Amino acid sequence: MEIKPIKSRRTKEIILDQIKQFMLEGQLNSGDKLPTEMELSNMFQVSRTSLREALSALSLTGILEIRHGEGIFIKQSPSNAIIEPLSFIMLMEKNQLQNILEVRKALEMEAVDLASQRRNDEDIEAIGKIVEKMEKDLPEAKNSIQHDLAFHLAIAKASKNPLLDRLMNTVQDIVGQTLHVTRALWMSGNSGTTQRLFEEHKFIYISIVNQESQLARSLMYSHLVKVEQERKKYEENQKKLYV
Amino acid sequence: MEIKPIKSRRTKEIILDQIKQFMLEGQLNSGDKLPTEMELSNMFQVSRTSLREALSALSLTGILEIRHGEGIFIKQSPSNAIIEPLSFIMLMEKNQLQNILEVRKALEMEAVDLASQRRNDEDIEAIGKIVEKMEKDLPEAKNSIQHDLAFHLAIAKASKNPLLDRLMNTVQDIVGQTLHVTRALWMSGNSGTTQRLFEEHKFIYISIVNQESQLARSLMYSHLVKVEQERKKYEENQKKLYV
DNA sequence: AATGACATGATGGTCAGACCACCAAAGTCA
DNA sequence: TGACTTTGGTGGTCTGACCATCATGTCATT
Repeated sequence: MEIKPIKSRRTKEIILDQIKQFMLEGQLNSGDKLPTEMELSNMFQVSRTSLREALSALSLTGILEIRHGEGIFIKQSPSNAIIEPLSFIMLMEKNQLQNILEVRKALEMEAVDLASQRRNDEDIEAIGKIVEKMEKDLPEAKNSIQHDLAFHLAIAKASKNPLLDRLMNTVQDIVGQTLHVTRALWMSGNSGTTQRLFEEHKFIYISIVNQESQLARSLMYSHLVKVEQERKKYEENQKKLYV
Repeated sequence: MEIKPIKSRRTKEIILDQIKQFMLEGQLNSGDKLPTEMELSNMFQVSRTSLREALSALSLTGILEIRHGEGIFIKQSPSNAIIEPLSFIMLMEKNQLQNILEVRKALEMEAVDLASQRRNDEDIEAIGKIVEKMEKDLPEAKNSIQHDLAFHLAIAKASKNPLLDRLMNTVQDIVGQTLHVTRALWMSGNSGTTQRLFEEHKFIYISIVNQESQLARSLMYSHLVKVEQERKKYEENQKKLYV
């Protein structure tokens, strides 16, 4: 006599799998519209409530985008998919900033390496413009954060690796959320540092243009290590001030 | 007259934020039990339906664990939270193998660097044992895949960066799923390659023991590049055979 | 007293139906 | 023609009911 595995899995999970399957088999592409909630609940033979819980989860994780009054769509760029969970991890586990920065370093180095090899004229122009803006805004030390962010994301894009690009975007978002105020104060209040940062960026840019990937890699390495040290120094000062 | 920002945000998002806040302010730790759905819906002044959608999403992403008949708990290790979304991204976008391998390279290099700096006796012993097994099984070229996997994951663990560890596990899982058969055939059918791979692993191990992080980094780099080239060569041969 | 079967209460899981809110597109009017 | 209104489709929220599962207490049997 065969012992059947007692049915256990939650309806929700089954729905999730079905939707996944549906997305995979149906050859659905990014941006495509899914059937309405009513239709889906009929297809899967579950109530709209249960279905919505599954959709809700997929929406939170960034797989789907649900637009009120319009419909359900497959998100074009599911890059944000891991942001929410990741940021939650951050909240739950303190002192993770260091860990995230290390991951960022790993990704940045690979990205700048690839970018040096694969950059096209468009990339060079984009990164070059950012560097120009950095130089222009240098005296007033304004927009430095935006420029810095744009610089690194442009490199990520030039790597021509969408997955790497997305991961970097995610990590940058999280780091940005965490460090927003801190970095603003630190960078704007320290023109010497800003000057040095600009030069480092410029050298990285040049090495990308010259396709010197190994040089770019090591420049990025020392850049990030320095940034990291500055941050630590700043934080220690803050602690002395407020604790 | 002041123009009030018309209430817009979805109830679900508000609930998410409130729960976050609740978790932060309440100093809730992993494994703690949350109030019941009824209580929560009263606290947030929303219906149980809406609340459940939020909880449901948090459950899928791995932040919470909901146990039927028991209650709602904060998951011990929310690091798994990013696996599900990540694997979804992989599924959605085909031909990502090259991209995944590049990301893996990025993570591996940082991991081996950190591992060299932070490894303790326990790590050394663990990695050493794996290398021994590799050497022992070398003649028959058996278990090479398992050993290889174990080697890299042990390094990830020795990096003492849980996030990095988690990401590498995820990436390895995905790569493993994709390459499983291919790699088995390729590695077992080529003892010369297996021999060389073992030596590379051994050198990496030694540099970790000696805490030569920069050396470890570059050894890992050339190791992965070679593996990558072998893979490409193998795949091209396969194509010739079957296409 | 120890053990196992059972009843109970708490809690999450599912459902149906109603109504609200939002959006886009068709229709309407100046 | 162009701006406004209406309308249909769709997701968002709510209520109340009932089902499923688990932990615990209760009690008969041994």
